[in-house]
Amino acid sequence: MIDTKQKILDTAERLIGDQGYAATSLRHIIAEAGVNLAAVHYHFGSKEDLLDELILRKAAAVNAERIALLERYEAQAGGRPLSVHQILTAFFQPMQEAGSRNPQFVKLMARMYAEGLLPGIVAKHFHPTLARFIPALRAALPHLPEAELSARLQFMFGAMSHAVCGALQLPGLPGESAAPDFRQTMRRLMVFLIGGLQAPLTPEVQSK
Amino acid sequence: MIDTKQKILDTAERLIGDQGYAATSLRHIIAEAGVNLAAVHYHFGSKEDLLDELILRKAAAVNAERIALLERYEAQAGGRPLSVHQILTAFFQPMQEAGSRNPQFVKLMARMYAEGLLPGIVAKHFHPTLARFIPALRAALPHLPEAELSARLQFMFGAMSHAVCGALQLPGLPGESAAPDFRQTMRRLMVFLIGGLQAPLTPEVQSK
DNA sequence: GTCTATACTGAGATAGAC
DNA sequence: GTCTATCTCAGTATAGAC
Repeated sequence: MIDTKQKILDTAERLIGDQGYAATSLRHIIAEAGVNLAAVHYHFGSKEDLLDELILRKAAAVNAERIALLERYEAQAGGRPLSVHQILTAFFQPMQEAGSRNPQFVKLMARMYAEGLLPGIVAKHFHPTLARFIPALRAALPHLPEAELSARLQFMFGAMSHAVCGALQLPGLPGESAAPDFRQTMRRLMVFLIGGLQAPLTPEVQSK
Repeated sequence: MIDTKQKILDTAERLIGDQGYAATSLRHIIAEAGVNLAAVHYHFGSKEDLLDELILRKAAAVNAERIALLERYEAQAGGRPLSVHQILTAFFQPMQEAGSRNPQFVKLMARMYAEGLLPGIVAKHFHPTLARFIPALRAALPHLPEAELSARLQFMFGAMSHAVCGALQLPGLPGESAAPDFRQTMRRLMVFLIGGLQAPLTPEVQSK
């Protein structure tokens, strides 16, 4: 039955979202889905490939929206470089909306981040999207040498994935228990990133 | 022999640094170290506890240096709040020096990050240090509400761990192949973080 | 107190019957 | 397409030698 594949995907999404990838055994998934162990390998090949399809069916829509939004901004700008704010908005807003509509998506991504699987996933599913955004950022930050831009993008992705996905419990500070408002976090992240990406090439002490 | 414990630690550090924690089986470690499997559990209890001791013997010195440097700055300042630049220097410099002296340390941390094990390790070994740094940052950024400070620290740790540890290959940009100079990356990270931490509460478009 | 030998449980993967 | 049976390898636990 075609049902089998779908049942595996749905069950895997739920269980991995709840417990993580490593902690969720195929045997647990197939027991809940009511299918046979070998069916997983027949339909997906391996546990890793199952995860891959899981991510793919969630990420494809978000990435399409990102590109669409970026291109809308670019059309509006008519050849002039976009602002960093616009570029980040095009990148974050679709994810934010997907997260609001379907919390399972963010939950799954958070798990992937927590288990260090995001780098590989990013490489597989987000590379085309990134390839579209990087030139836009380069144009928005023309004074930055390539190596500097590259480094700042690395910092940005670090801050981003950590913000979206992993929450470190900090001593003496209100943790996630207080207000884990996703939209608010995204707003704060954008402010932080704009400050960091637009920072002058040498450190500057706050004056205001 | 007391050698046994040491041999396990040294071999584990090398192998885990090279291949990662999950990919390095205890059986592989004990084969290279020439000891018995059960000796690992006798000396450490479990694979996870072995990792814990590995991190501890590396991180303790770095954290002590961080605190010492921070307190030296504070003594110099004589009650006045430190600058963000000073605080970040106190935090990064010891790590940077440790990384230059002993690349294995950074390598191991990178592996921990890549496998999503850093959050737990941070909680165990870095919490006391963080508890010392956070009030300093609060004093340096008094205009930030607590929730905002908390969020920015999360972003900072994300950018930091990603910069130190994980390197994402970005399309159309010089990757790590070009110039993976650790010191340079740290310098760039500090500039980025100072910009982000000191960002005004509402986004501001670059003017210069 | 240290270490060895061995067994136990659960994981992902695979071959082959139906 | 699906399922049974089996394989290999992981981390862990224990009994007992020295």
